[in-house]
Amino acid sequence: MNTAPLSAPATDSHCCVPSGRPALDAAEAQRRARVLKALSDPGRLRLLSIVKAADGGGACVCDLTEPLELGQPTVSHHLKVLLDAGLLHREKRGTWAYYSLVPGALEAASESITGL
Amino acid sequence: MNTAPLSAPATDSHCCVPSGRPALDAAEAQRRARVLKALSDPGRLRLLSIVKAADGGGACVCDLTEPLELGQPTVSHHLKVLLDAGLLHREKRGTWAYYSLVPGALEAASESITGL
DNA sequence: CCGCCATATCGACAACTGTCAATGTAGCGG
DNA sequence: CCGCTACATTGACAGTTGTCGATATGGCGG
Repeated sequence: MNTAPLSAPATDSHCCVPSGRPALDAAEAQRRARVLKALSDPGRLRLLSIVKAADGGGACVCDLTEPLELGQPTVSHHLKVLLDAGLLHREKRGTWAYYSLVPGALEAASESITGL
Repeated sequence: MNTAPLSAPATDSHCCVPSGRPALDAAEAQRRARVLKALSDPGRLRLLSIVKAADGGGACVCDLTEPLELGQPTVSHHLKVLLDAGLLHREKRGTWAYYSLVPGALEAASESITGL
């Protein structure tokens, strides 16, 4: 598979710049994309927004299910996605699970865009 | 639609905070998610990176196909996604198509995360 | 005018994602 | 001990997404 039918190095005189460095490493791109993918859902953005607003003690799932108009399993799923992306922290207290923002995580994600 | 299912003020005594405002509007969340979804692919991140580096005249597709190890139709597709998201600008010059960053677009996307 | 080159578009297909209903698990109250 | 409440997990299913090969379009050179 290849894509580069042109292995010829010299004869290459196609269009514009001769191209330079790899710019953004493939592995680094994948790492950043994974976090951004977690942020690319309306429901999850709203979850983060609510959790951020409720910071100080965290928010439990029952506070998150209603305003989103989504079923409880769905909210639980989204929270897991955000958890796996390193954006949220979970703390189980008794019967309830409290979610809170991981400090600096949103800023890091934001910089992964501006720092392209 | 509704967003405010809680007209009942008193009977509610479930767990933690009584919840407050809608935090992030559903429509606004969807708008932000659409842009972030365009940014949530490794290939597209690398495309933006290369285009950003080559700024000054823009980059043409032939310069973008090789370093990404993706087929030409695939690259064209990704460019269209970024175009539709308002992140890239296209200018056809002769046979070639030159892509460049829309000024401020990346910063706006970044602030849609920090400004939750 | 004919054919090549750079891009875009189309059609297909596998993989992934969001959603829900049903079920499982673990504290708490009677 | 029994059932309830809060949450997680599973399984299924429709819709979306990334990728490619094939084909269309459009400018340039002979």
